[in-house]
Amino acid sequence: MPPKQAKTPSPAEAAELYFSLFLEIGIIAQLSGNRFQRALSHGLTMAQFSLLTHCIRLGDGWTPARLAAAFQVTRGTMTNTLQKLEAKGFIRVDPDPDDARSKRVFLTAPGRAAQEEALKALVPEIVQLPAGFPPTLAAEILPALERLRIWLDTNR
Amino acid sequence: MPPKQAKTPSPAEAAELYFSLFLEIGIIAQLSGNRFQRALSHGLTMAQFSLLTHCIRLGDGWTPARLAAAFQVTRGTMTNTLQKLEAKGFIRVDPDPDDARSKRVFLTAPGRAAQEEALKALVPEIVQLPAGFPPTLAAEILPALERLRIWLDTNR
DNA sequence: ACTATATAGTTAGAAATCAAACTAAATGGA
DNA sequence: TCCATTTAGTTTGATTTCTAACTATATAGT
Repeated sequence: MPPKQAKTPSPAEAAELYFSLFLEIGIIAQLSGNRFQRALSHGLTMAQFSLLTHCIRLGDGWTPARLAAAFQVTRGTMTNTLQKLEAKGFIRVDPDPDDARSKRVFLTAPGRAAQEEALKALVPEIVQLPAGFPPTLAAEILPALERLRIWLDTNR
Repeated sequence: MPPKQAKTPSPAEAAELYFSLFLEIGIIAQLSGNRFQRALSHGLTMAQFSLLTHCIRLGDGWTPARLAAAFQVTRGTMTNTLQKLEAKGFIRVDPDPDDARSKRVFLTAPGRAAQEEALKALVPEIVQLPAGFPPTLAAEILPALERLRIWLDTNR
């Protein structure tokens, strides 16, 4: 790949650029969401699976409000997601001993198992990816996307 | 910026990488969608605005099926979007003279005007961006995102 | 201590989207 | 020509998400 010529675009060019960027990102989100959704087991949605994964990777005991902030959804949406997961028996929601307004979310053993199984079900989807989109490329653009996400998050 | 060390990651690392990538992309899509949605005028949704923009930039006369494919939504969703835009008087949907099953979508003058106004309403959102996320960075990652989108689209 | 404000979570109602079933028209093979 | 298959668009019902209003609890200023 030839080195990028980092010439500063005009404001109009920049606007075009940002629109294209968000359009691509929107479509990728849609396509990847659908794709993974179809592969997931236990009737898990991506939102539900992501929540379980979050709790496994970063530990559980989070409050619904912090989870909502982490995934950038409203608290109402998080209420719904948690109720679905609780109904499936994959999480337990306890009252917070230190704050009567608040709750704490914990994984159950079936919840951990379900996440593992769902993850396995996603492997066939993931292993196809490197053919069309090498992991090195993913690694290259990930920092920029993080930066964009953080900026959008903090300047809301 | 230091040059990237493009060491090939292990399969497990690659999976992590892809998950992070799609999670970031999902959150950015959510955040940017909400942000632009709020700014849009005429009660336009992002889907509706994107469709008008598509027709302005690439010309109109598209069939609903091709539009659905372009935006990666189901034909049912496109039916809904087109009905909303037609109700607002921003598009006209004519029968296709060559294929009685098909239709053709055309912008109206109010539709063009609405898109222009909506675009203007988005400018204040856009001009904030370069402070946190320079356009050169957007330009750098855009080709990779296009590549990913195209791959996801064709290998569905 | 009291009151105003902020925060946690839920709920109700609206909107967008999807999958699947359906109708109508075109296409292609026997 | 005729029938099977494909394609275009719509509709239906379910699901997810949002906004906004609401209750309950905590916090901070006077």
